[in-house]
Amino acid sequence: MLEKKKKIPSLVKDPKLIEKRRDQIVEAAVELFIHKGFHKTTTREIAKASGFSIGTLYEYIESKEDVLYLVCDAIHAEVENRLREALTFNGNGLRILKMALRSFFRVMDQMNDRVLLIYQETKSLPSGTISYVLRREEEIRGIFEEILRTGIQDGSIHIDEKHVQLMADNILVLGEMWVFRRWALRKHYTLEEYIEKQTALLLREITEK
Amino acid sequence: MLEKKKKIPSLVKDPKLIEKRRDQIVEAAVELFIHKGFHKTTTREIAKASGFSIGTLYEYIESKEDVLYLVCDAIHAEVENRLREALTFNGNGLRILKMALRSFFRVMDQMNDRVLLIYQETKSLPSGTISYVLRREEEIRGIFEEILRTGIQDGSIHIDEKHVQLMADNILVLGEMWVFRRWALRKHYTLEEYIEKQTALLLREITEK
Amino acid sequence: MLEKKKKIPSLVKDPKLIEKRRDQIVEAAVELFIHKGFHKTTTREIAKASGFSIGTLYEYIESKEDVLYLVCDAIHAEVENRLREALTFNGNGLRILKMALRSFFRVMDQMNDRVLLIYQETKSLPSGTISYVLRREEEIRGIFEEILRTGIQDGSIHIDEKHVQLMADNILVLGEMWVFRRWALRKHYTLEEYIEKQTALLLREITEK
Amino acid sequence: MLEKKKKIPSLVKDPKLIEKRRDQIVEAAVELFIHKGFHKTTTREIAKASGFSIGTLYEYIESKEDVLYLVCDAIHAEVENRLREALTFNGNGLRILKMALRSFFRVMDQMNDRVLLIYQETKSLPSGTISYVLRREEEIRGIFEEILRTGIQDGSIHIDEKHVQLMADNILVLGEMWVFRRWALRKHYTLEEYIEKQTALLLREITEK
DNA sequence: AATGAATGAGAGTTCATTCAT
DNA sequence: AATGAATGAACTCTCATTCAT
Repeated sequence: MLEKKKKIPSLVKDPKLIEKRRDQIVEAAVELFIHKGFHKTTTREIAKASGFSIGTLYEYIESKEDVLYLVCDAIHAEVENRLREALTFNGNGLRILKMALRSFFRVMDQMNDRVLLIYQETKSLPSGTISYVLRREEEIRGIFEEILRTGIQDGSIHIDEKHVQLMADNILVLGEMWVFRRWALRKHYTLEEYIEKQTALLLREITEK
Repeated sequence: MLEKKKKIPSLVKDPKLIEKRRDQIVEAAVELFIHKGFHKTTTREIAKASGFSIGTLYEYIESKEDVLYLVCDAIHAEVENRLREALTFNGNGLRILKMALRSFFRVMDQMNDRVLLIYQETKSLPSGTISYVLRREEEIRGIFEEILRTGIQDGSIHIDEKHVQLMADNILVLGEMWVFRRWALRKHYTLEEYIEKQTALLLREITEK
Repeated sequence: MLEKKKKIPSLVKDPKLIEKRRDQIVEAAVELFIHKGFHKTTTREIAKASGFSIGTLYEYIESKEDVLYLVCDAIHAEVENRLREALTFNGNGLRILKMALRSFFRVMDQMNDRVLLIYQETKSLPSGTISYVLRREEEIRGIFEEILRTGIQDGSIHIDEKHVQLMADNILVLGEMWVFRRWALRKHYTLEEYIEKQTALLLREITEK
Repeated sequence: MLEKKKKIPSLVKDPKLIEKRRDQIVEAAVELFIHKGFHKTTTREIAKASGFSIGTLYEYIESKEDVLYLVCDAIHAEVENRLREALTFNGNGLRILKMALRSFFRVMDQMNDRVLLIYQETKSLPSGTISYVLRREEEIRGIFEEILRTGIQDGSIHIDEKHVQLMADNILVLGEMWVFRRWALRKHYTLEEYIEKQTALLLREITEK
């Protein structure tokens, strides 16, 4: 089994400091990448927005691409964290799923720009790190698969085991849809209406007799 | 009402030649952009792959970004054309919709890389052309809205008029899902299985009593 | 003794046509060079403004620099022609000189931009043609030298022969001064005031007891 | 009141270093511009002649045109400095004027190529800096105006106040004449002869009864 | 650990000139 | 004699990365 994270070498020894500085880098780079894109953002800009010099930036990363990896990893982590925070495991699987869906769509809404960023710049990730980023996403899908299986076991959800993954994928995609197509969707729906409608669509699939 | 296309100025006068050369450019650039991404592809590579010199390339475009616009426009046009070709208007709305869904998913499958390209490089489009590209997509959604309305009128589809757009959006997104998440989906489904499953999901929504 | 003009080879045989086309070229190029400068004007622009294609342009010249030579030569010729046209050889040398000065300053005023052009782009002339252009200027100085000598002989002008050339040079320079420094001079003098003042200055030198 | 100089932004922070490097740039560029002209000199040549890389060059300027501005500004400054150094304020206005004229003509002679350069490349100056360069020239004219007024007040120079500016302009032009027409003038005069002759011409104007 | 001046390969773009038609 | 599409050398400028301090 592969590592969860790719280790990026640093010239600095103190791990605490590395983490602190990399947090600064990510925070600065996210904003820059969102507004200008990865390629149009310069390392100088990243350093400046991070609050230190270009030389210092390169004490904590090896290349500009490393910054993109740190950024993508951090965004995925945040999505996952926010989602997990919102989960309650009170009630049966169906009930949990409803809450999880609501939470997930809301997180997608709040993190719109960040999620979009990941999809647009994936190709620029340092070779070898793409798999790390994809694994993050499977992690999130795993959350929903788990919930679905909980529901199957407690009898609140009716779905064939072999369709669990597609179901979970559908959930992720409907969440991403709100991210990708918001310019079109927001003309006709508020977030809450969207949540309600898509939840109904998904539940019809899994609660039928 | 806005124009359908943006006119890109050319130093060459013969419109036939312009079209021919731009076709060459698009064909070459699509492959390059898919494999290397827009930013990592150089204008020299585009020229060489197109079969002429860098000077000639710039007789037909004004900037590298213009190539991206031509590429995105051509891909959308191809999606739309392939979809329209596959449409038969025999039978009622529901029947047409089924066939359209099958065709659409197949086109998405065949044009996987190209569709992915559009989503990843949209941000790099020359300012002002993004709206032209988005309009292309609405065109495709319009096809499905039309089919849905046909079905509503002939009684084969039951859906509230105000949800027609969301329905159409869902269709597009499920198509794009096959593009974006194929690496995960193909582990468990063939294209045909995916089509069947997702069609069933969508139809449950619109054919219910 | 050298030729008066440099022969520029042409692919076209008919001398009449060559002259006609080169007149078109010069007329177009003068305006372009004045407004944009020689280097910032493209051969395409020259061809277009001349009323024919870039290919045709190169039937009548061998290089862009040739156009500059044609332009400079034409401007000098025009200065000389206008000056000669205005000359009357009635009266004594002093009288003729006064009229010649007046005419010269007026020509400089009217041809301001063109004269400025020559001075600014001389360095870009094709190597070997600079001498042709300078000779043109000596021609004009020769006119004044001749007038001065006429005056010396008829006794209306008192000046040592060895200062005739400096005197003629001074005249040319005071004319060019109106060209080069008009932005400053025009704040305080009209052309006529300038002519009067500078003529007085020059005459004091040559009419003194 | 406008600033005396245009501030050119630099990526380097240390002002001392900026000044040092820009001095290197100017020194190198002056020679190149004199021999090849501004347009035929490449930025790489400037960098190389300055003793550093093209990247370093662009740490101290924003564009090639900036180099031209720095060059023109430096030349004007040098003219002014050399002239001021040579001025002694012993004696009456007339005496001072004579010395100033001698100094000015000598400076023009020594800086021949440089002064020529300014006149030939003015058109290529970055838009907005021309006024800065012109102001430099007025500064020099101001020196002569001041001397003339000193002479008027102490009674050694007789000239109407309203002709002070034209007089000063004439002085500048006679200086520039030695620059522009030296190829012709040097056939007949040494610098010292020229100074003597032109001084006599000017003084006749202002010392007459 | 932090700085920032220096580097130079490489990018997009221009344009004088050619030559087949 | 006229056309204009094609060429490619050469230009200005950028920016990720290094390294002496």
